[in-house]
Amino acid sequence: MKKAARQYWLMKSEPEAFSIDDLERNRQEPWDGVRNYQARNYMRDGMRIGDGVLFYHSNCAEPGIVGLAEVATDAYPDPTQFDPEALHFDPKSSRAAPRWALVDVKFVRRLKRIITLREMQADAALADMALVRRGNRLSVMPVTPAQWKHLLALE
DNA sequence: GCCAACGTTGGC
DNA sequence: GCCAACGTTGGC
Repeated sequence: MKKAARQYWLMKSEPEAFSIDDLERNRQEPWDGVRNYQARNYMRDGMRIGDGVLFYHSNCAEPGIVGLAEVATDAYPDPTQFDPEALHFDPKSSRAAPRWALVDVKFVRRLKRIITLREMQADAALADMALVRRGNRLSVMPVTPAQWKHLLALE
């Protein structure tokens, strides 16, 4: 059976909540708390083990891509949706019909420098990325092989 | 099915 | 901290 081509993604996290330092320390973590259907669909339906992930720091002093990670598991229900104590508890979800899915992500490496949102916005080769479109709030998005290559060449 | 109100995201 | 942009909710 032919192996599916590796795909690429960008995933946002607020470093105050979960940073590249946290992932480096813990090596692998469930990407929990996503409560947006489009982002969920990318994780649940699009991601495959081994896919490349750009780890992006949002809502901070210097927003940008700070490291590389990899999809480490298939999608499974986000346990925090069932926990009434959890920040992202969803009373409308149930174990019989879970609404939110996630994958585990594992640390690959830090970038040598932050590739900032500012420079990505100014880069014509990245104009099609959802990330740089105004008002974009999607926290999990696909990255084309060309964009991936271009971004890593900036490092 | 429309759409106003609301809560959240996230750059600045 | 501000606020524009967006997604979701719920009344009708």
